[in-house]
Amino acid sequence: MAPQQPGFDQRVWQAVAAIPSGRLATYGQIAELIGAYGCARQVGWALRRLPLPSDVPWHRVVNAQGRIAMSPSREGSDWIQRELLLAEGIPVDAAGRLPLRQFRWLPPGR
DNA sequence: AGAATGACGCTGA
DNA sequence: TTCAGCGCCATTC
Repeated sequence: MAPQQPGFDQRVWQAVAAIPSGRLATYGQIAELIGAYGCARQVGWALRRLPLPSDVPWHRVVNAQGRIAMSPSREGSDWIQRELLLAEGIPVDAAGRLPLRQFRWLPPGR
């Protein structure tokens, strides 16, 4: 896995790292933040390739539906995300839903 | 090179 | 509000 382009994954991680504790952001938000509007899916890949444990608060990134993106490919890391969010004071429903409208992080410049 | 996949987003029913 | 379909683009086979 050559480093190909400096940037995309790293940019995503950097943007995610900018999310303050106790706040939430959507994939589309991160994509737009790094200048890749419409590439919300690629943000997902960047986080999927993210080695754990990591310094990146990837658990603060959820989908626009206000739910944790659960997938069989994650081997349960999605549930870890729920635990981490609960630890930050964000109430997460058993179905993975959370009050995104209330904890939505407003990126700088917007 | 072409087709299938996916940690998404939006609109419509 | 919940479910289904279509569009988006990079990665993978």
